[in-house]
Amino acid sequence: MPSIEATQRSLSAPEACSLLKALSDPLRLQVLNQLSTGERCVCDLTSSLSLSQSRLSFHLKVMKDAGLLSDRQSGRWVYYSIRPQALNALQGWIKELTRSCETPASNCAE
Amino acid sequence: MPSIEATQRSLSAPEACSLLKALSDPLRLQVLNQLSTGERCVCDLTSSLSLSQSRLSFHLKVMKDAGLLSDRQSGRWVYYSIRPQALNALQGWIKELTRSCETPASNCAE
DNA sequence: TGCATTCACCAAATAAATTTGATCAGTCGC
DNA sequence: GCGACTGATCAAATTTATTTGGTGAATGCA
Repeated sequence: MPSIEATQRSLSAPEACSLLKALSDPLRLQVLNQLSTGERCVCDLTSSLSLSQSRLSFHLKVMKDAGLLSDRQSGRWVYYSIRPQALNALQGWIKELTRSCETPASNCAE
Repeated sequence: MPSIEATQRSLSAPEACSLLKALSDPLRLQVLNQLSTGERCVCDLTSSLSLSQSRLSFHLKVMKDAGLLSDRQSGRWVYYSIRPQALNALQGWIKELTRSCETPASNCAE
């Protein structure tokens, strides 16, 4: 389970892969959407997305393990939030790939 | 199978999802890496990555269906290449998500 | 035409991811 | 302490993705 450092320049392939996998699910995208406006506690997400607790917990874990989310406990509640660093790192990774496609000698298409 | 338009402003969730899924596999990332320096024919990839033909064909199809790759037949060979539009669209999608995390009222973390 | 090459596709087998329904530990109010 | 609540985790069931081996269409060379 690779986790993304605070200020990372470039993602390794396995890191990028697990980050991409963490993002590549409709349900997880919904969770992310909920979190995009700020942190939420699990029970909040459970009810707003109408999910079983264990199902949500599973997906949160996938995203957390990939470094996409962080969590914080406060009393009985656990609050999850997006780690912007992960998004930035992934964006950088994609940008890099795009750039290598654009090298004059061998552009990738069109 | 959503396919990404040439000049798309923003990805729908299902489009983003299938694009992310197409990217979220180590083998497909290797293929992408090969293609990042320009188009390649299938037999070329097969030998350089030491894959069975049908296995490679399967993964190429996943990526093509997601709009990540395009192909072109020339004689007996089929050449695959990366569609930069897809990468750009995905990058834009991530950027958008990052931005919504950064709205002053409710920043996502740290 | 005959034959080798390239590659898509299909069905069956296998592997991996997800869902479900418990159970358990921690926190809090009473 | 007791009981309700929050959330993690586990095993089993289910679903989905991937791999394999085979077949067939298209191309082009002799």
